[in-house]
Amino acid sequence: MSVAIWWIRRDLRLNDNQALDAAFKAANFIIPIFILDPKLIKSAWVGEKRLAFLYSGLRALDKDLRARGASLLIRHGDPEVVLGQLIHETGAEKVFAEADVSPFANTRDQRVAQSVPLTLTPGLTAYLPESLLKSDGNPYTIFTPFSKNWLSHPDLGNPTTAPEHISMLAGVQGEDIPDQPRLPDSVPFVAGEREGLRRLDIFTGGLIAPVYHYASNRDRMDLEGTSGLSPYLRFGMVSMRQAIMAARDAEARLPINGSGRGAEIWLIELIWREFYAYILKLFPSVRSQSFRSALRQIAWRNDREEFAAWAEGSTGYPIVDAAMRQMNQTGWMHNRARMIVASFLTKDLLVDWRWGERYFMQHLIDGDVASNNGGWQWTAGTGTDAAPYFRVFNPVLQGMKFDPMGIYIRRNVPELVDVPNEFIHEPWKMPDSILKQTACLIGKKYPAPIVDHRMARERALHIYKSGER
DNA sequence: TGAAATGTTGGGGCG
DNA sequence: ACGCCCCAACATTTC
Repeated sequence: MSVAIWWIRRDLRLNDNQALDAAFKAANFIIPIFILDPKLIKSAWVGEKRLAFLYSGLRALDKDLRARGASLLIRHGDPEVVLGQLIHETGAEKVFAEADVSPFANTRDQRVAQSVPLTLTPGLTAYLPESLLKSDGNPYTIFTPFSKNWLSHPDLGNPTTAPEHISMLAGVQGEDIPDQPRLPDSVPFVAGEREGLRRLDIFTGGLIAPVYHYASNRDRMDLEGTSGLSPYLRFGMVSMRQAIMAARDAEARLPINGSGRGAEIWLIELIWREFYAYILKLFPSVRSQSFRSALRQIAWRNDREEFAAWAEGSTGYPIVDAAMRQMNQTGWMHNRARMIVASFLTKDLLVDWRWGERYFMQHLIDGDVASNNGGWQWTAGTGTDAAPYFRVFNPVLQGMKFDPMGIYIRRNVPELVDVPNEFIHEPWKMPDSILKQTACLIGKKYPAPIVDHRMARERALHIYKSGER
């Protein structure tokens, strides 16, 4: 009899799971365990919605395991202690887990590996970061050459399927999956591998899949033009390899005209995800400071009241407020909206990107250290391959371009439902005669802009320029 | 995956 | 018919 532990962290799936597959091959009996590490679940970076999504995902995984003759073991504590104890109890010979990229996870895993026979497998990204280097042996720091190498990389391998039956060692005592916090009804995501794969299939399957409109729709905040898969990729309910294969299959299905482009562009977005995981693994310092050392001296204003207005969605710029309220209510924000609010915080308000990074982590269900950090540093202009600092989003123009009818705004900012299209992106310009009809007094019911964008842009350019060295 | 400022061009109105 | 001006549309440069 041999026993192996499958240590689940952010790979809540049975299909295409290389850690599970390795454990399955290595032993007759498997113990699937999720460890509730107080350091993680009580971290200031973890919000209730993401935690609730995780717990809900654990329940789904337990159900899927039970359908295959096993169940999910839950224990509280320091992973090193918990795993040591479990090995002592069961005589398990090996522990298998999917390798992570965050500094927290890497430090933890190195520590655990000193006292526990831990084997880490690929899976969080399609390719292990260490396997993609420039010809001189150094890591890439620019996306385009990285993506070219990534695309030409061999051996993606085929996604594997879940073992039909998983033999679990009997008699091991665990705890209940916490039932608090629970996902509020305002959250439009159902946790679990089944739902993740269903969404992947709806987005990419068949000949009229939404992915074929991705090129034209992905930036439209008023449409559902994106995959909505980020929470599932975050917790490994869908594997990157499955997503990549689906993108390539979709591209191959319509090779001729323009609509095949959508799948190609979606694949590029997936590669951005790979890129930022790669950057975090190979440049862990980006977690605490700007990647570009020349931009570490910016004189951030860090005004607490303005930050609070940004956070609660009362800046007076409808597209910014709609986006922040969408995240506060649903735990998700459209990617175009993320860029707009990040630009507004770092450029218009001159608040340190780390403040925004932390707030996003506290509120996003898909909050992922690597992608979130990469996105914030990109917008702030401080990151790898970042937008140049003088690239400042105009919240009015962005709204006009990507929410032309103001549908996204009215959905999330109910005060503005009666504002006519002509003024929906700049309601402060409404003449008195229209103000009366809309029952929306600017400065009372809906705030006046907390900052003048034209002035703020000039100010940001000046401060970034003088902070550059 | 920006936007503003500045430059260029060409068609049409007009004396 | 001609030259001049205006300005929209587009292109390029700049931050």
